[in-house]
Amino acid sequence: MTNEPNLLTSINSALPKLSKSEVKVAEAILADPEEATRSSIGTLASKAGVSEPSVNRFCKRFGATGFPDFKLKLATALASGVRYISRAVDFEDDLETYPRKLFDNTISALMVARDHLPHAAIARAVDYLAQARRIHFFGLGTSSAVAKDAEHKFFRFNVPVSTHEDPLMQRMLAASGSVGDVFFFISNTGRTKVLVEAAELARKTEATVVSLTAPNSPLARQSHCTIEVGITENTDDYLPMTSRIVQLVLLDVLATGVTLRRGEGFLPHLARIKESLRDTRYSTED
Amino acid sequence: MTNEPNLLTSINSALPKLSKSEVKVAEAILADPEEATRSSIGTLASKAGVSEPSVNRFCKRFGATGFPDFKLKLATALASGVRYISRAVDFEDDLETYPRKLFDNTISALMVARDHLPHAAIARAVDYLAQARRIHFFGLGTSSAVAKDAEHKFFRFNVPVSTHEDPLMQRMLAASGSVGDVFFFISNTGRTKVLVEAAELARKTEATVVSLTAPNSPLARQSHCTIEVGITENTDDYLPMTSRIVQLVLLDVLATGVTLRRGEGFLPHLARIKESLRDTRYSTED
DNA sequence: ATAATTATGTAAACTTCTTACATCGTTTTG
DNA sequence: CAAAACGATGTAAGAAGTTTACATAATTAT
Repeated sequence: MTNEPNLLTSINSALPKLSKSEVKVAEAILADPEEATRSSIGTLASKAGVSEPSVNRFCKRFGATGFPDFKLKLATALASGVRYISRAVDFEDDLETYPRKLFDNTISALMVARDHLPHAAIARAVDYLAQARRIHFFGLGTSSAVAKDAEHKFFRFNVPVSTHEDPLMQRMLAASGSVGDVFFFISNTGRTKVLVEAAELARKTEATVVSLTAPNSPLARQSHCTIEVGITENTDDYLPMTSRIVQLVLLDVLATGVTLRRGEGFLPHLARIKESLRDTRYSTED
Repeated sequence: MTNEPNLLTSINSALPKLSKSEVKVAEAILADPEEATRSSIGTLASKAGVSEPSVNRFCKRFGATGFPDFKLKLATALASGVRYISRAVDFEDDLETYPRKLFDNTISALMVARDHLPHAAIARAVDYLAQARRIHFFGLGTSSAVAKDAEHKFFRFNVPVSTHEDPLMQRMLAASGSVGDVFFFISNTGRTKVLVEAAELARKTEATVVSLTAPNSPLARQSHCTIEVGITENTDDYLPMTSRIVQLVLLDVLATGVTLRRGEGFLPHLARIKESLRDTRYSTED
């Protein structure tokens, strides 16, 4: 079920499971995938410092019938978009390079997420959200920006929505939850104590606890329903986080799910909201 | 030579100029290009009813070094044809479909942005930000969530950062700008009056005005430097916006640019910030 | 420590591709 | 109108690249 979006990412993520010489082959390919598509098996073998059959076995391991077929798949993967696979930004990178790497990293994180969508959890979360009488989005740090974004999406549904980054507010609101309240927790790690504690408090009430967080985390364990976002994070301290982007798109998915649930009759309402902003803007013809 | 967008179209349009057996080869390829990429030269030759060297000559005629190279180019052309498609969600979509569409739309928006990066503007913005004595991120509506995210990124650089969504605060701060202040405006449309007015006020001071917004918008015209984000927005009222995701990634790019500017000596500082969060979390071994 | 298993390399067989050259058909020209 | 010249196409041999079978080395388990 590991249906990776793209050969490169699947090579990259298989890296730990490979044998010594297979790792060498993988690295030789990842170092310059374009060149790999142009090389013969012999050239690539010597570049990787292994024998030709090792390269061949490597190819078969990744679902190709042989080396030529592998090159074809590789070329296809390259053509369809993402060059660098979670290639960390380096201090040598110039202006042409690092922005591209950041975009590519984000794109590939989204592709991975897209191919591992937790449909069941999404369906349940949409159920809860569509029926909620009130929704609270709680997040801390970077996730508080995600929570704020969510607030901007969900208030459109005519449901009272609040966002709080103050842990005390979070606790008090959580403790006073009741039927129809949905507490929606957003956390990268799912291990932030104050947030998990708030979830525990909410859990003791009649309210519903939904979370967007890492699988098997303490936060996930406190939730009625968890949308899991694997932590693909680059650990580099100076690299921005791609997982929050995935979270945002998942929230788009939930918001869209609620919209679809409401049916077409709901569109005029959304149109009115949009319309309400018109006078705040300069007209387009200037 | 006419530089056709794609190998297939260029084969197709060269058809009249080709010799008898080359036409046969062309037709065999066009009949099923995917299969052609998987065939050997012998298979293709017999399918076309010509000899192997004829196929080989055909390939060379189209700029390949030989048959394998031609197959590679063909595969690339096929793969790159199907990218950048964006499909609107509709009310018939089921749980399997609409999440995928949302992800795909976001991914293709990022790909488009990646292929049109405004390098010069990025370089200038990084200059300004790296030298700032103070940074203010201003956004309204959905963009206020983007601004908040930016705040979370940039405070790490040891520069005072503020975010405000209150237009009055924005005006007052803007009016009191001075040398070293960077006012960073975020807006999808670039036409929100109160925001543009704040930019005008800032512009009258010694401060620097940077914006992340639509090209040629009133906001862009008030800025010393604009990072342009084309509005690829789907106009559907119920479709979430992909452009804010592009904005977020562009802010990652700027933050990374500043980090790179600071040099490796800055990493320990970032590590300390990360470290500071450790005690707020449950440890990983549970 | 030894056997079993797995990983890797060697060499030969095999497939695929390319090149050189021969043949055929067409066009050009005396 | 024939003969030469040219271009197109195919044949066959050779070169390059790929795969397979097997042997050896390394690793793991007993």
